[in-house]
Amino acid sequence: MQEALTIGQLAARSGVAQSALRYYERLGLIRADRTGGNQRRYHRGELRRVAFIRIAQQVGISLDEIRTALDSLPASRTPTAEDWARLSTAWRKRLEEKIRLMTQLRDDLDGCIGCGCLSLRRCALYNPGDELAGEGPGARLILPR
Amino acid sequence: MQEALTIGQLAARSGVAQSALRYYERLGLIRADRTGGNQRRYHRGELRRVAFIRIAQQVGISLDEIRTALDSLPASRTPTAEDWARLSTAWRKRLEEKIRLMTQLRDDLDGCIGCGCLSLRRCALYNPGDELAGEGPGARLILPR
DNA sequence: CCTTGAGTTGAACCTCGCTTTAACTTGCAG
DNA sequence: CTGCAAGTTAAAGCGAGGTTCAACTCAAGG
Repeated sequence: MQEALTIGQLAARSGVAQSALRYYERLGLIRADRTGGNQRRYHRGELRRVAFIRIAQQVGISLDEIRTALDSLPASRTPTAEDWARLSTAWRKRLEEKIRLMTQLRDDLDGCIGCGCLSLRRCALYNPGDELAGEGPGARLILPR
Repeated sequence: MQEALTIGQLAARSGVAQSALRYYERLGLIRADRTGGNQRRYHRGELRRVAFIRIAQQVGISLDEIRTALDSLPASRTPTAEDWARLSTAWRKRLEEKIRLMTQLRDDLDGCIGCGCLSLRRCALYNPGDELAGEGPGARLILPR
């Protein structure tokens, strides 16, 4: 079992395009050694980083935030299972929150499908928890901008 | 109660920036009448359209798809509650599917947090359902590109 | 009338997450 | 040594979803 992977190999094994891997490197998400002829050679551990990146993206985390998270890994030693678990646990919370919001949207939607309102001021999608009751007539969307 | 809304009023009531409302109009998502002086005047019904757009965006639907959906509303009459309910029901399914995928990701993640693997070939996140068993050594990510 | 805030336009610009292109260079098998 | 796949770079391009800007015009109150 060879130690270093070429970019083609890493791309094949991670399922991420070579161009994307180079892009990740520019952003400081992954790193590579260079051969005498300036070609990239990846440590097998980079495979794990790439995995982390793709899963985090699915959770809806930006590459910039992912970089910050990866930067918090110890630079001096190979990250342990605990190191990875710490990060994973952090975005598990994000995922849970996203699921909660989507579920709530679905439930509110159910209420609205019945009445077809979508703009009536009593609608949950418009006025969750009647938070705007004191803010003048008419409701406002309380969705993220 | 006045009939027509200015762009400023629609922006305030919908929570959507004026620039975004003009953008939506360019894309054919909403429409406006014009005064003699060429200013936009919105029917109150547009408020409902804007609501639909923002909620659909939260469900992860592109503006282009939203336009197609809105185009399917009857042009000859004001859309009824049933018209809106028909559209809403369609993306409720999308929402459910998204929730299902996120939930599965979370569950797979739980399994992985325990082992910290993120790159071991038996990991569910890498090799769901062992689908790659016959495709040579090592696992590949089966995440959307 | 005059001022002022609100509205108008097209074009340019922005961020994100990449991909594509052009013009080379390396690595390696034969 | 040749030939060719695989690698290199910087820069440009893309698509989505807007925002910002300059240079006006409109509407309404005093």
